[in-house]
Amino acid sequence: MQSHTEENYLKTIYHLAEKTVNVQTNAIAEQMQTKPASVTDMIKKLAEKGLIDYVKYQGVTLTETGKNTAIDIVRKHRLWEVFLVDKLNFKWDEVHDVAEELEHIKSIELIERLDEFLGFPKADPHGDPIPDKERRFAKTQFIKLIELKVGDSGTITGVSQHSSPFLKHLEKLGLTLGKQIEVSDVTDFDGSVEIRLSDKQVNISREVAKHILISSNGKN
Amino acid sequence: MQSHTEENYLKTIYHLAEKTVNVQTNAIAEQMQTKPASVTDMIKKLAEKGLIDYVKYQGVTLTETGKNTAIDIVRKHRLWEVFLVDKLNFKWDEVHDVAEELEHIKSIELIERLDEFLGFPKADPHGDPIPDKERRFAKTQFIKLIELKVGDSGTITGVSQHSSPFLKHLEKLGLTLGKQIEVSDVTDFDGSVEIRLSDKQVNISREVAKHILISSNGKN
DNA sequence: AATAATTTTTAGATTTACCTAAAAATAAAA
DNA sequence: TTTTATTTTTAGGTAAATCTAAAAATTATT
Ligand SMILES: [Mn+2]
Ligand SMILES: [Mn+2]
Ligand SMILES: [Mn+2]
Ligand SMILES: [Mn+2]
Repeated sequence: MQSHTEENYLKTIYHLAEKTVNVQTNAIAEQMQTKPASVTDMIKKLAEKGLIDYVKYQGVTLTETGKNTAIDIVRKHRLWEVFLVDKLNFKWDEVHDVAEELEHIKSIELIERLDEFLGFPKADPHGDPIPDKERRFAKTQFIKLIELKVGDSGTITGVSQHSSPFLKHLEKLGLTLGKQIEVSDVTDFDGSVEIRLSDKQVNISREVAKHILISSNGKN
Repeated sequence: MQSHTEENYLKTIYHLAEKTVNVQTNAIAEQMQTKPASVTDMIKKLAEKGLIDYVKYQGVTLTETGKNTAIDIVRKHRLWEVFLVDKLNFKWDEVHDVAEELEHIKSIELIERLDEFLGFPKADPHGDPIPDKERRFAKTQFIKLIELKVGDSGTITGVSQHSSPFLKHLEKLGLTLGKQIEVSDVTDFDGSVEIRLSDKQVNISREVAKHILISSNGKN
C-alpha cells in the first residue's frame, strides 16, 4: 500500500519515462514542484520497496510492479476526469486538480464500477487513452496538427497540453475533441496555421498547433 | 485548510457532541482508534486553529467554524454514499469505508454538482439526513423500533448502527429502508419483536430492534 | 587531461501524526 | 476526608515527507 505521495512520484516517473529511458532526479523534482534532495529521499524508499530500479547518479526506471501501480493511478485519474465531465458537467479545463485527488482513493471495486457506469470509455476528456483493468491501452495513432500539410484533414482527438488557459483558448476557437478540421493555409511569416472547421475558419499560432493531436483520416 | 486527520477528528467530535456536551479525550481516542495522548496533541492543535474550545481536563466543544467544517464533511460523506449506492450499485453495507476517503476531497464545486447530479437527496443509504449546502438538516422524526407497542406501525427510515454484519442481517430479513412494518408481537421471554411486513413475518432480537429507526405513521 | 558547470547525494533540521511510560488532575469509593 | 480509581496531560521518542546548505559525482568545456 502506497501513500498519496509515493503514488504521485510513481505517476510522475511513469510519464517522464515516456520521454527518456532513465528518469533523472532533477526532472522528477521539477515535475513534482519539490527539491532534488527530497526526490533522492523518496527514490531510495521506492527502490527499497521494489517499485523502481535505482543506481546512484544514474536516474531511475520503474519495475514491473512500479509500472503497474503507475498505470492503475493513470487509469483512475482519467476515469474520474470522464466522470467529472460527462456526469457532473465540468469543463475539460476544470477537472485536473480534482482528479489529482480522486486518483488516490483506494478501492478496486469502486474503479471497476465507475468504469462500467461510464460505459468503459477509451479516452479521457483530453483524448488521453484510458487503460482497461488489465492495464491494456487501446493503441492510438496521433499526428500533431503542426505536422499536417495544407489540404490535410482529420479529427481533433487529443491535446498534449492540459493547462486551463490553453484548453479555454481552444474551447473559444471551437477546437474541441471530435471536431473535423482541415488545414487551409500555413502563413509564411509566422508559421501560424489556418484551420477550416465545418462552419468557420480560425487561425492558430504554431505553439497552439503543436499541442493539438489529430487522428488523420487520409490526405486531401 | 485541514488535513484528513484533522477533518476526521472534527467529524468524530461532532458526532460525539450529539450525546454529551463536552466531548472527552478518551471518547475521541476510542472512536478514532488511537491513544488518549495523541488526542491531546491534536486537540491542542485544533484549539490553536480556533476549531474547538478546549479547557484542560474538561473536554472540548466545537466552535462555529469547527462545527461548520464538520457538517461539510458529514455532507460530503453522505452524498458520496448515495452516489455509491444509487449510481454504482454498491450495497448499503459496502459504502462506508470508501466514503470515509471520498469525504476528504477538497472541492466545493464538486460536491455541489454531485448533489445536483444525485437530485439533492435528503438522506443517505442508512437514512441519515444530508445537510444542504447552507448546512441545514431536514428535520426528521424517528422512533426506535424497540419503543413501538404491539399494533404500532410505521416505515423503516433509518438505522443507528452501520456495521456491515448488522446491515447484511437486515437485508436478509427484508428490513430495508422504505419498508412498511407493523409490530405484531413482543415476546415476553427475551423481548424479541415480531414484525409484520407486507408479504411476510419476521422475528428480531431486542438488540436489532434498538437500531432500527421508524417514522411512525400513526398508531394502530 | 584539467577545469568548470551541472547534477545528485548527504548531513542535519523541521513538521505532522503518532507512540509509550510516567506524572498530574479529577472523580469515585471507602 | 483520605484513599483509590479513572481520566488526562506531559515528557520524550519514532517515522514520513519535506527543507537548506554543503559535499561528492558526473558531464561538458576549454
Ligand atoms: Mn495525485
Ligand atoms: Mn486528462
Ligand atoms: Mn474520513
Ligand atoms: Mn451513512
